[in-house]
Amino acid sequence: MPETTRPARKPASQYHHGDLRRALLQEAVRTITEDGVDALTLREAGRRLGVSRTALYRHFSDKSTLLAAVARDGFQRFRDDLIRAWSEAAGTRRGFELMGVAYVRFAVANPAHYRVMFGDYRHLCDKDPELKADAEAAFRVLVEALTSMQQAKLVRADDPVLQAEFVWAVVHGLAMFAIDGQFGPESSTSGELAGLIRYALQCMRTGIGVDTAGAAR
Amino acid sequence: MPETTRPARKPASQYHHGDLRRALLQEAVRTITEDGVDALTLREAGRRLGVSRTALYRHFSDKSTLLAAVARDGFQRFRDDLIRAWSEAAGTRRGFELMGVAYVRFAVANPAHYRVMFGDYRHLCDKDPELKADAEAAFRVLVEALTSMQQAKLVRADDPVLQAEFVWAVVHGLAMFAIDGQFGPESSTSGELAGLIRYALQCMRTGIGVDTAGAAR
DNA sequence: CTGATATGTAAGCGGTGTCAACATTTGTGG
DNA sequence: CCACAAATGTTGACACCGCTTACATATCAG
Repeated sequence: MPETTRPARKPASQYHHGDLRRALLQEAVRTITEDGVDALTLREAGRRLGVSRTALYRHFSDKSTLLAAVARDGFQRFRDDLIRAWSEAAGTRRGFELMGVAYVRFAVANPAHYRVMFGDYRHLCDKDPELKADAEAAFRVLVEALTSMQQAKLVRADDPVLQAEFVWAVVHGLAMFAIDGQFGPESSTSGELAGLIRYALQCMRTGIGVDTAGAAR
Repeated sequence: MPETTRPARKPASQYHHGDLRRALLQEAVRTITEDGVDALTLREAGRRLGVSRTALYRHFSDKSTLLAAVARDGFQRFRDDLIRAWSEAAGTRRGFELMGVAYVRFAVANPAHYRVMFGDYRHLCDKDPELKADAEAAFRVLVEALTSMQQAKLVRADDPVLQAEFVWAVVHGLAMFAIDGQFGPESSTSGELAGLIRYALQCMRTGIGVDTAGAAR
């Protein structure tokens, strides 16, 4: 049954790999996830795929172009995760908070991948213009969630993009804390992290000022 | 007259550089600031300082150790900037907002340096344990400012560390936006950035929820 | 069937981080 | 004052890397 009408059976003359581009991207993601971005080497990647060290230049013009593809892959998965969490309870405050948690969870589960995505975004965008589109698609999930929250009168009716940028800043900062437990005595324990997330989500809603009435909660 | 009694005139037998460690760190900061972290090369650094390519191993055990030193340098300047801004109007909301602006301004003025500081913090900490102390010292400026704001009843009396982590997340996220104008139509124009900062500072104070009364200002 | 094109290979260039062995200078105890 | 150890700088070499150029092979269209 592997023999369809298509003449392309892989194992035979493996001069042509079949779908090297996909395999290469996948291998890069794997390496980065397991050993960090510094461990990613074009030669080694080719080696692991049993292909010559320059084969990859037929699919990616450059090492950073490959990294840009990795970033695109990341933004796509990222977007999926956000959508999944939001649609668990779309339009509600709970759905919104689930999305925030999903955001941080993605960063914690794929720290190196997350760093590639946000590490030198600008430079990578030059290498693959479609990266910008993927990144904005992920961001748009947040904007649309906020728009729907505004309609439900759950958040202020400000410019949704501006509002989304603020929210993004908060969860991105949380993600950074989570990734490398920066500052704070011991914010690495997942319990403390959950507490920080809860507190931050509350602050996001009610602010930290005292003159805004309502002691929150 | 270049011949003093002291046998150590620099231009002469420049076998010993005098203060190579400092010069090396300075050169590294310069290169990173001007051409980014990828442009930093041990060999080239030595070349520019007129010293041989392995001399630096007498002062830094490793390239990442040098980078850790760069990060420490960054956190020290960073802390100075924050303190300067805060003390412009210490204890007031204006001082607090000045500090927020100073935070973003630092990141914009030294994007590559900022990225080294927060890029792979955890890994760099392993290379130089004192880095952690420098980073926490910078963070403490924020904590103390918030404590003083709490005493002045300008912000809620929550756990200052938790509160500081939230605030840090916001400004760090803004800094990221500023550095690589991520998402958003055209948030690169400094006018838009200033608007975003203003909006985010307001949100930080009053939140984005509608049930917190006071439509804020 | 036959070219044209896509894909993979081989060899090599210049560059890099790091180590080991050697050279020079500086500082210190006798 | 001097020998000698420690600190500092140099030279050479190794393995590895990204990338280019020239060449080989497979796939596909006419």
